Amino acid sequence: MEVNEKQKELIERIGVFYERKGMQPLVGKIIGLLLVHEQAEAAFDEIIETLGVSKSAVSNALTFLQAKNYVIYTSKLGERKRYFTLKSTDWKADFEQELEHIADIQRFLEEVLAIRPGETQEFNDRLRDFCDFLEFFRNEIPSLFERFKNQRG
Amino acid sequence: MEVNEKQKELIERIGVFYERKGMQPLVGKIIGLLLVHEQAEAAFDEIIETLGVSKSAVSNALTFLQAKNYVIYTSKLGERKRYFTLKSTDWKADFEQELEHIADIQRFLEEVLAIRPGETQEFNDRLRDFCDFLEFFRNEIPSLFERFKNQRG
DNA sequence: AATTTTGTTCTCTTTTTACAGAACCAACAA
DNA sequence: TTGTTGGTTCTGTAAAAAGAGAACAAAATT
Repeated sequence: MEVNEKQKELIERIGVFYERKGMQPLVGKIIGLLLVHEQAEAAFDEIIETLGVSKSAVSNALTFLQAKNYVIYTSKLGERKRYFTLKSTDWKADFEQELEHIADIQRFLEEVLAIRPGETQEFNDRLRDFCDFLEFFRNEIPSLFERFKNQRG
Repeated sequence: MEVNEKQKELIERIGVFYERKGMQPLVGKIIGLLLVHEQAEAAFDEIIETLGVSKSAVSNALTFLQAKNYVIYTSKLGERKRYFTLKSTDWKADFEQELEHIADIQRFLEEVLAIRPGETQEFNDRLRDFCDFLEFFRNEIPSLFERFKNQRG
């Protein structure tokens, strides 16, 4: 696929976004490419050409993306090529899971609170308050999803 | 400060957590140390001793943490030492800002949608739905904070 | 059977990260 | 004024990340 300037820019930006989330650069760019791709799917060699990278790099990145359940491939009848596409079946589910990392923070902050001495009262109180908020927030998530569903019924 | 086993373990875990968010290892460990520290503040040399790292590394990490508004230092009268502490004034505000990165996703996904051709309808529809959800979610945040405040009166 | 297509895996190199250590500097103390 | 304390900045380096390129493999094609 020929990518125009706007598409290039988006791939770049999306790439940087995912890179900052800890993924390796090429992985982010592939996500970007699959998002802007006109067919919403790309063949192995197409990725290589469009992004100008090596086979090995693409192979490894795709293995990672598939392991993480971000990407799947489909094959067309009579063709041996694989067409890679974003497993978009439920981005909201991914998002919900992403929010779960809040639970991690809460968990270790609770442990911190449990072992803190009473001397630093103000600090402890603020920490307590924040923990409570995280708890509250976490509990609100399901109903948030619920409300979104209803609101558009 | 002498750190016991539990404290060590927590520092380690908190460190890993922040590392996965893209910060460098030492930065995460310092956050951990300041969280479990009995006075909730630590002097420069104390950080060095407790974590067993070099002055330069600590200096750089603290510069970063201060730039990011995670940490401030206070000095005690008559002392030249700086005591570094987590700027805990409002963790919720930090959290709220953290949620703002959702806006980033939404922004580039909207741009993606704008340039996508109409052929891949199902893909586009799902993307649209997800964008709408992000919009909804983002708008709900303020009222979420509001409800938390009220709920505890 | 030989060749081509579509990838995968292995090895090597380049680049970046994360930190150590020494030199440095400003403030204060002796 | 010289030394000490508290920290910063500069320079070097070990280790890890990211990817190139070649060798390899399995399936399909000729």
